[in-house]
Amino acid sequence: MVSEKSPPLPPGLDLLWGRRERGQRGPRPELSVDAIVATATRIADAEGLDAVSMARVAKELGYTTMSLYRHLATKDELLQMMWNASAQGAESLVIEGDGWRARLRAWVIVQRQMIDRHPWITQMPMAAPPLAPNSLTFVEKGLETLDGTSLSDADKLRVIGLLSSYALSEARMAHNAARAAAQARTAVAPCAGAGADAEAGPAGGDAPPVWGFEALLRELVDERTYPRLHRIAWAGEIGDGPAGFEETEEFLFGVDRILDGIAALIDRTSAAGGTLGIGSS
Amino acid sequence: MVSEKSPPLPPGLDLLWGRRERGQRGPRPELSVDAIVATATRIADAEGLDAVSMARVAKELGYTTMSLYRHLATKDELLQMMWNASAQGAESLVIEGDGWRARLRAWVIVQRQMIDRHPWITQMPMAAPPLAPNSLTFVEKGLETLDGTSLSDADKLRVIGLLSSYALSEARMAHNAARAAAQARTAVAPCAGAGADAEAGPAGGDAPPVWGFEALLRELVDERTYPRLHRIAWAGEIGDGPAGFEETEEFLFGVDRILDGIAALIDRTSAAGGTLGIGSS
DNA sequence: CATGAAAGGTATGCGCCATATACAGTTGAC
DNA sequence: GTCAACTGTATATGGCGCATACCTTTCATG
Repeated sequence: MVSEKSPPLPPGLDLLWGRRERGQRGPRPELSVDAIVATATRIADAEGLDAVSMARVAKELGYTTMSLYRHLATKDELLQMMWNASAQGAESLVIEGDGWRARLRAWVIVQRQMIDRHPWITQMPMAAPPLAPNSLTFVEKGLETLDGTSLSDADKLRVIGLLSSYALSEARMAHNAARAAAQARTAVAPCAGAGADAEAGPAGGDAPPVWGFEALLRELVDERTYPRLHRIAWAGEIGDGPAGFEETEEFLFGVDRILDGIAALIDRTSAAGGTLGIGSS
Repeated sequence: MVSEKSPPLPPGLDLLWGRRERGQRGPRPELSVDAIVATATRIADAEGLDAVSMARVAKELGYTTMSLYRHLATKDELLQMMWNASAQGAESLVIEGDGWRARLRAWVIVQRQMIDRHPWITQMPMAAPPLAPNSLTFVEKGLETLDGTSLSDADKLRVIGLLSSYALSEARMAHNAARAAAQARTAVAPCAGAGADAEAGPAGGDAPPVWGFEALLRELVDERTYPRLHRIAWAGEIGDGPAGFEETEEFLFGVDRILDGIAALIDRTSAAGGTLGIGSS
């Protein structure tokens, strides 16, 4: 009644939400957005996001570079579609647990696992909040874990956003460290096997010793200007960077701290009548 | 005594820490790393990090592109130097307050303000934890705010990292939104003032209505699949995206939640003897 | 004091990138 | 049947980071 037609959506969102109108004339398309996105995702999984170029994706598909532009307006649209596709299956996700805390904790752990399955997500430009269907489905699931709490809707959304950005930045740090370690390892032996040169060992004397976080701190930080960091560096309490096993403990540490904070907020709002909003100090 | 000479540092760190040895032969350098970094920073402040290219920086300085490579090994080194320079002045920072909570809160707010002064920081690749001198100075100041608490050194470091990554991701979201809004505004009127065309108003009928977050949610989210988001979208409780004034409130909301969580941790560790580490559920 | 190595700045070029444009073949609506 | 719309292709443009090969200036060393 009021208006059947909406103003044009921001670029990319129409595609993301299946609102891009495609004519029916012309040859049947051989390529499809889904195929392009799948190929790009495969490349990114194997070699990182930097390996995803329009030319590379097209070549893997057996088409020319420009053919992709019949289905995607820009590379950014491809990235948005990849990001959305990485969250596929969110709608069938079931999160159970006793109480909001267990559910919310499970939810953020699932989120972290989804990122870890596609580490290139942490390399995404991310020029906007993720308004993709699957991303919003995941947000909806997060809100669901807070059903029955005394939080206002706005606070629920803030809580979800807080945990999401934490999961993303922790995953980014972890995968950066993993990539740096892998790179340092292969820098000495680039790719043995295909070369004609049968020389096995590294060339000469000292191999670069693959600096760890703690070792670097000890090397760089002097006691006078960084007394606390110096003490930490030489105490040996922290492992050599968040790599592998202990990383999940670091992650859960932060999660539980944040959950504690949310619990405090819930206690406060349920003690009072409604939303208190910002309670400082 | 043991060994005066250390193995070579990872690329970039030697420069960052003033350990790059420069010979004395050859002409007096006209360029300097500081000048290059300053120019690059000026460009990034004005036009964003994407505008910073080696060619562009060199041109602004009145030199050729390749001249920069006499002072920096790669563009990544330039970015690392910019990042470090953006935290200059951290050593003279004094954070006062009654109790760890007030001090830590002030510290994270200062961090946020430093990021806001150079929004391009949020566009940085960040392939490694920031092991730059000024960054570590800032971390040291953060640790200082926790002096006297019962936290272990490792937990203090975790707390600082948690707040840092929160400040960074909130700033990233805010500046992404600001950039998107600015872009949508100038998309209609690219740059009035210098053009010969005195036509003031936009060309024809409907200008793109600059979608806000809430408006987009209302457009995209249907009640059946996103019941909670739908309710939130139509309740009008959330403003149209984190833009401007209310954004700092959003930021402080998260800060106070995290501080609540840290307070709970401190209460627990001071009640018990020492570090409890990971307390789950 | 001569000389040669080291260093600063320049000129040119390579390979890769995203993408604009022009074109040829295919299809459906009229 | 014809024309407009549509798909994939070929070619080209401007930008990027950076390797390489210069020439010139400077200083340590003979």
